[in-house]
Amino acid sequence: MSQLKPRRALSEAVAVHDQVYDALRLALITGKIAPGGGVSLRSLAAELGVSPMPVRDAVRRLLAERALMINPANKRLSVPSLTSERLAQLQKARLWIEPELAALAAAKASPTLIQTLEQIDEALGIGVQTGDVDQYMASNHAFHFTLYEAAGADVLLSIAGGLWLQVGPFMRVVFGRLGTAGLGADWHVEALEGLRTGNAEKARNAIAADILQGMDGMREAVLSDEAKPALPVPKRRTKTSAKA
Amino acid sequence: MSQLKPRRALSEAVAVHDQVYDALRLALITGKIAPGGGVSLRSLAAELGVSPMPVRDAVRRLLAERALMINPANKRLSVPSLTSERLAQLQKARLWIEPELAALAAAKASPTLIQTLEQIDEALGIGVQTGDVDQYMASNHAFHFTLYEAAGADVLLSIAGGLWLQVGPFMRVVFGRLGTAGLGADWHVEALEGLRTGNAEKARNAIAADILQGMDGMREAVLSDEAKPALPVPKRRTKTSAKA
DNA sequence: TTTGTAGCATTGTGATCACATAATTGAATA
DNA sequence: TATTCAATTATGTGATCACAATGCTACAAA
Repeated sequence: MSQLKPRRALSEAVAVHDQVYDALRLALITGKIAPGGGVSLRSLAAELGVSPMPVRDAVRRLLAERALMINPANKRLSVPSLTSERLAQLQKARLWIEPELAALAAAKASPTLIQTLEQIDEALGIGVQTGDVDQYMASNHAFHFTLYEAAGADVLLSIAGGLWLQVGPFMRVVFGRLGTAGLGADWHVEALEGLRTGNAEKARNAIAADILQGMDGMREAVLSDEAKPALPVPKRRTKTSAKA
Repeated sequence: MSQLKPRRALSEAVAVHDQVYDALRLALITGKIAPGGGVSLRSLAAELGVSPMPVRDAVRRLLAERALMINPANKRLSVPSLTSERLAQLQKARLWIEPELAALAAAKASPTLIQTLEQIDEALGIGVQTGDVDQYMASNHAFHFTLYEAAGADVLLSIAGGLWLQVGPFMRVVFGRLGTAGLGADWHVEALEGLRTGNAEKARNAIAADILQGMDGMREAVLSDEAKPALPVPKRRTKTSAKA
């Protein structure tokens, strides 16, 4: 009845640096860590309540994924800024790889997958109606990546994951201005229709339209940001900034 | 006349973990570290004559780039195996992003760039004629990436870099079988022609053909490898393996 | 008030150690 | 000869310290 030891959990133990990675990833895409701002290993470690070591591991990974960058002169860490140039490149990459993944997934979509996606999209709709940005973003991510995972193409999937990580901060800019209002047409239902009928091209086009729609919103937000660049500059901390 | 101090060199100091990264990257694409085989932080550190710490940093980066993988049960490091499935995904990704970069570069190609590429391609030809695989691979890499860098699209460029890192081990398989013989048509001159005439589409198609040609060779090599899978299994080291 | 400078805090990097766990070895047993 | 089991080795992870370099603060001189 009673297991001698929780032996099973040992192999399933989640490494701290992975938890830190997830936390930083979330902080980046939700804008908790501001684009253009600086971070440091020790400050992050203190904030997360861990030692600098696992933070260092997580940061290395984010560096490789271009979710963080390093000043070559300073050697100090910072969050990449949001420029329309970067956004254009990300859009171009997303517009190729994600519709491709959607088409691959549509070709092998199971009823279970479709049902799961329907549930996710329903939760997404609730998030939109209630104005819950976090729920919307989480559901949106879940919808896209449970779909993409079904493609069974891990090499492509990891590229898509890297792109979303870089796009994340842009998303926050949009919702900071618009909330969940004005999201436009719901291309997810169109994609689902493609899955149900085994129409890979329909799924591909729906996802492409979905991406394009989202990126358009981001572009507007970024452009209006670039117009008036000199409003932040608030940080002039007094010396004691840590506690509380 | 005499500079007071070599002050300039201080900021230019290359971090050890970057050197380790380059060394491992080279070892991976030249096949010095065999695909499917295992590695470890301490053994790599000993072999490179550094402490395990910078190796750890470099490995984190390679892990994120999928040039290395980690056994989730074991938590041990290994080099991803060469499967035709993986190769197909890499081909698909390369066939989109690299012609795109070539087209972008062609649109803004300078005479200096073209001249540099011509020199690189000349060195490449010498490598082919003399059967110098290393020179060929180095020149080939240089040709593609000096071209891609000219596109001025760093987000896309880093994706291409990651793809090459994953494709590298496949390349070695090809040359292990064929040498530099039977490389087929030289699409580089076709691409150069596109640059000279400002014909972006010509450059795009030439690079696409170049990639396709190379990947075809790899596919054949991998398929013949997968046919007879049970020949390695040599490692059964005696206990003293370190001391040269 | 402005400028220069010395002192201090913070940063990334690298080294070394401790720990839990997995693989390997080697001997004892059937 | 084949098998089982205990002991040793090897491995990834995390913590802590040292160090060189940079940024910041505050004080002093004009």
